[in-house]
Amino acid sequence: MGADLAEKTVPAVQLDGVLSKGQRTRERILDIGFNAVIAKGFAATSIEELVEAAGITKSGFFYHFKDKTDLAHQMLERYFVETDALLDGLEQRARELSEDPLHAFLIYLKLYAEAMIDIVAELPGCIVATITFQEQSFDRRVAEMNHAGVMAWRARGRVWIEDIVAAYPPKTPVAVDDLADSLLAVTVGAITLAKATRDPGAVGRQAMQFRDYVRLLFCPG
Amino acid sequence: MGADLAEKTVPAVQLDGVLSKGQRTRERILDIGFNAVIAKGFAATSIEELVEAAGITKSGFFYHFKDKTDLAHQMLERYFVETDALLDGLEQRARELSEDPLHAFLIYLKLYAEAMIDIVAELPGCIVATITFQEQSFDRRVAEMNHAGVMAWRARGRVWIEDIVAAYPPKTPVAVDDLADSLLAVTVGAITLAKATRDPGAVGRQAMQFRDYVRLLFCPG
DNA sequence: TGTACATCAGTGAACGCGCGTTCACTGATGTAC
DNA sequence: TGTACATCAGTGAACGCGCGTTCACTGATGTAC
Repeated sequence: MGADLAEKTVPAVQLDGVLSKGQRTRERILDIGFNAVIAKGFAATSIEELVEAAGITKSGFFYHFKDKTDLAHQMLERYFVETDALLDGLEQRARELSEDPLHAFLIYLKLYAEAMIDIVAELPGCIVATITFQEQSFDRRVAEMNHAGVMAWRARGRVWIEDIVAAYPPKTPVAVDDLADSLLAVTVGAITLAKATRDPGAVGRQAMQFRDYVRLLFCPG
Repeated sequence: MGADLAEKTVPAVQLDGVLSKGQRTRERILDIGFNAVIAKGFAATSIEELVEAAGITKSGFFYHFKDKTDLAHQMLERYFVETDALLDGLEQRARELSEDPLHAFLIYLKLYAEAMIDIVAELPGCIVATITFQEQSFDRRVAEMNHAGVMAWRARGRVWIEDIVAAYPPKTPVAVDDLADSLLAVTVGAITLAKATRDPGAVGRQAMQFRDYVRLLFCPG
């Protein structure tokens, strides 16, 4: 209610990049939905609870989303775009700090671990895991989006590791694909572990341990 | 229907260790439920579909289970007991094959990877992950069971790795707890990855890669 | 500047379906005497 | 061996609640002339 009064003072002029009223509501529903789905799963999250939290009515929801599946589409879409941008940023920063592929990758893993600590602290879950383990609840398109998103992450690691392998002979024969997949696997697994053991710190530590592995594998001496 | 006729030929005498009719039905429901929950999640699995697949009526379900949550309890209970027995068997076999803790652990990891390949082939999922990411849908007891089960797995690895660390100085300083957790994290993560990328083989390969890490970390030379 | 119309961002009420759960009842099997 | 009762393993019908979805309507804001 206090929020309603505050809303009235928002200027009528619409600046570039500023979201319209409808877009803000839509984003709010996506935020609330994201948190709820991560906490309870998709089937257990009702439209009713989302609109109540968002302060609109159920019909308002259907103005923004065709149906419940459409919510899943838009949530996944936004998530992959945002996460990809985040990882792009980390990769760029890491490559700035070292032009050597191995050292840049080790810096990236450190930055990645730190970013994960922050993310897990405020959002203890993983929609990729949530969606993956509830695939059957969705239509084909959701499964495709999830598949495509994971494949893109995998591709990111692969080229990088190929560069490293070319420059530093690994101490043990290593499959580039599997090593690239490992970061993803460790992350998802660590988030699950962190929830199940109620130890959020596990995510950062597991990521750093993967970094140790990479160091052991490639660092001479 | 053919199955019904076959059932009639089952002898009336009840041997020791043989399940009664009711127990067999209960086990059948648990089997079907397990597969369904792994495929779609708990909330998306209806009692209706389970009893249809089991060939009984809905009221028959409630003869065996107090309510839907009771199904989750019994499923988890059975799963942890079975998995613990499986891992006990692998550990015992590994320790038979070498009395050195490191070599026995490496053998165990190989056996573990092979077992995972079989398990994933016929049951592509992981209830621990499924339950963990839908905790809010259940009552406190389910969360406690899941927590306790994961803690028991963690404990299994920890003592073993402590023995290894005592005998073989690790090349990199290593946290025993985190290393013990890694196998769990890698497994869960790899199962998620395998589903998302539609590559069931990933689970075995990730487990073997973890084994490489342990070898690199502890093996001299 | 005023008026007419269009679009935006919703509301409110209703609907029907499926889901979990209950309850009275029942045929088959087991046990006591 | 027969009879009486108890337990096992369910059936069948009903219920009510919540959920996703629809639809006619509406006030506020934007645009054209």
